[in-house]
Amino acid sequence: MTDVVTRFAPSPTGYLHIGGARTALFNWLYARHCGGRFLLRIEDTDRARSSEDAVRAIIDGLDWLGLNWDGEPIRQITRTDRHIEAASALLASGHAYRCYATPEELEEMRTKARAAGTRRLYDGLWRDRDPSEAPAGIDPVIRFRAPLEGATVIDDKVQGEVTVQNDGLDDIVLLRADGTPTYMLAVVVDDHDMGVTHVIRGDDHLNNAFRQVNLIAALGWDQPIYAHIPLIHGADGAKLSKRHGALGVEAYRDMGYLPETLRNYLVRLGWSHGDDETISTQQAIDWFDLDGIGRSPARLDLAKLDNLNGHYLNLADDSRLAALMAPGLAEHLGRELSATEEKRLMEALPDLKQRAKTLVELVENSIFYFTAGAPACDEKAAKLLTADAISMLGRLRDNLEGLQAWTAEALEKAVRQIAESEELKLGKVAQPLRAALTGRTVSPGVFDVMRVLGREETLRRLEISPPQQ
RNA sequence: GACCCCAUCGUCUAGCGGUUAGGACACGACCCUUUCAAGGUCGAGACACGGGUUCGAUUCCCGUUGGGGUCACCA
Repeated sequence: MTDVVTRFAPSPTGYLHIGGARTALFNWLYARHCGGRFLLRIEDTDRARSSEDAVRAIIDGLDWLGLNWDGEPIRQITRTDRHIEAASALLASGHAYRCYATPEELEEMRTKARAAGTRRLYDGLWRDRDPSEAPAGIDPVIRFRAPLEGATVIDDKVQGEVTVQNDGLDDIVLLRADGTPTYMLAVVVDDHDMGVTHVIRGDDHLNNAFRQVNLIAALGWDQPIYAHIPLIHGADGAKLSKRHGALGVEAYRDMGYLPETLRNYLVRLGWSHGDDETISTQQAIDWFDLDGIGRSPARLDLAKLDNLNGHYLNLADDSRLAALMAPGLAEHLGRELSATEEKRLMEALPDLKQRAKTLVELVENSIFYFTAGAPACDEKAAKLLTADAISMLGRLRDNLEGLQAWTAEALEKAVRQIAESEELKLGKVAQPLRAALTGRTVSPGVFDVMRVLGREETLRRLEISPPQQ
């Protein structure tokens, strides 16, 4: 398929949340899959609710996720004249009319309609009235003259054929009383002018699509292909809220997730390619299609996100991880890493990264490499350092001091010798050793820890004075 | 309330009339093992319910129930 144009059209009223990120991802993947274009449009026609901070947050979020758009982002607000022009054309062709109804009148219509069970909320008060009846001093809105009879059908790529009776479609407002365009008009005009061929968006817009389709027909334009994707739900199945993780993508970044993790996780949420689970971005581009999108809403599962992140952390390049860890390390240590420490980190990373689920965890697990001398023991580790253990470690230290080659193999041999001569199981030596070296009961293999720490630092950490009392 | 959408293990899902209903995460056990991970083996775990259609329904149709979305001069 050629000439595919998709778009992501967020309204800048907040950060780029996880649901929006997935919508953007699907649009991006489809465009890239088809060799088409992926456009970004900022829907800022509601000037009171829009903010530049939000625009920034959305763009940063997309950047971080690696979802690059083609061309410059379009600001909807800059296209107002064009929207008004379209509304005027509709007015001229008789597809739209001026409505002078007051808010009170509209409210009355609605309550009446709801009580009567009528589907149409606007009763057509000004639909066919003569303009001469227009009250003075009231600025009218421009309403679309929606079809009263028949049905509107959308052949949605995800939802299938969806039909709605036209008597349930209201005469939507195109231009507000102050002359500014509404979202309903703006999307239709902008999607057309931008040459959008595929509208992939949340299914909360499905109901809007029927109104838009009629508007498009009145304008004499071609309909885009629609794909309304189910919304993401929270772990309890309810609508996604902040509590559930409807956080900005930057929150996921701060929690230590990698962008490739999010891409993989999000594409698998509601889309599948057989039994494939770990899907690289390139594979996602190769495989993505609208047919693979499921029709039922999916719930967010952080445990699976953790698992995937562990996978991508393990795959990640060490120097990249080191750079990503730098701010966190600096925060923990209150200083930057020295050149030797950086080297040490690079040596430790292969051992470290296979046991972490997030970057945050990775940082926490690596701190002990950079403390001055032996790190403070946590409770469990302290228990291992009994008087017996400490004197044993002293003897081990003496042996280590004379060691020729400081390699993991040689170190293991030395430790095993001590265990043997003291008639201890290896664990009885290794665990106190780990406690002394790392301050914890959990760490990478002790021999690797010693290797990375180096002779000097290792011996320094083994100079333990027996506990007082 | 009206309209629209949805329904397979706890979760994400495969399935597109005939399968021992498959995989992944999480969970349990075991193996490996100096700890923790990783890895390996095994295990438990699902077609919401009721009618049809059909020789045969997880699969097609209808209804029920449950969940979700939308009903603005917001987007």
